[in-house]
Amino acid sequence: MPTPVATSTSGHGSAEPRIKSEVQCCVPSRGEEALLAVEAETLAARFKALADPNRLRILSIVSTSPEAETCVCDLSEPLGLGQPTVSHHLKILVEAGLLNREKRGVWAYYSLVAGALDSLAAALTPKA
Amino acid sequence: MPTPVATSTSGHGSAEPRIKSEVQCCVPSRGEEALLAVEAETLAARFKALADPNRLRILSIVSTSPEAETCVCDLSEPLGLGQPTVSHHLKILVEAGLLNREKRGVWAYYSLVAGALDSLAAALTPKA
DNA sequence: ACTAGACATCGACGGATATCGATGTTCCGA
DNA sequence: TCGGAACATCGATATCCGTCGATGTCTAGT
Repeated sequence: MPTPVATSTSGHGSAEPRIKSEVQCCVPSRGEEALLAVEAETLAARFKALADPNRLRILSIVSTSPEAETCVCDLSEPLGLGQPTVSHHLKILVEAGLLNREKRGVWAYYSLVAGALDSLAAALTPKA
Repeated sequence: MPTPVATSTSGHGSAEPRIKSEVQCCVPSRGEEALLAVEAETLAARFKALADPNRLRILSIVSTSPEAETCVCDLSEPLGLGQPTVSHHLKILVEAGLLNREKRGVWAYYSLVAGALDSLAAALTPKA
């Protein structure tokens, strides 16, 4: 049940703004039909994980890697970032529910969470 | 031509990590096939516009309003934000190419840019 | 046991950002 | 012509975020 940015229902009147002060200028927009504050908070948290170029490149590299999984050492060099920074970004992506983390021996392998990006994309297309 | 997070092509060998130091541990991932740094930068800039709960609610309110357009005064109250803050968020959304701004008289009407959110959603679903 | 390597965590620092109050600008009505 | 309303912009501030070096933890060989 993906939550679109725009919920569908709407019912109104008064398209043109009023002038007087005791009446709202345009459409009052009771606000209950639209995105709740809590929903917006969680959605924004997930988009925040995507709001960094290096994290987008991490997702890209992980998804294009042959086994669809990547370890930290593969990311540090192409991104031009230090290992602690890469680990930091990976942690954010895991906590956002976008990446899986699997420790095998000394290496940590990261892979895309199936359907996670699609769920976010669905939240952007209310007409879905 | 939406740019998916993950570009499709890939060709590799050596799925298992090597041990020696002069060889990369896992998959070298030349990095040219994946998301370029510049592409990632512009994509991240647009996601950054979505990475705020109040901006998501603005998009929701605008899209659910009867004429699919809203003026600032309609947003200030339901969001619980001051007018300068709302104007600030609207400016960010306009600069991200997500909202149109049309000044009619004293009021400024904002509406969704057609296809903008869909283009962003498409960037998240490489299989499209 | 000891060493070495891969990764996570910590502390710090500089830059970005969300928010506000105050002020400027533009348009409309009286 | 003047006052007011809607909105943008400015300046300030508190917080958040990305990055790094240093350090801790765990595993695999030797």
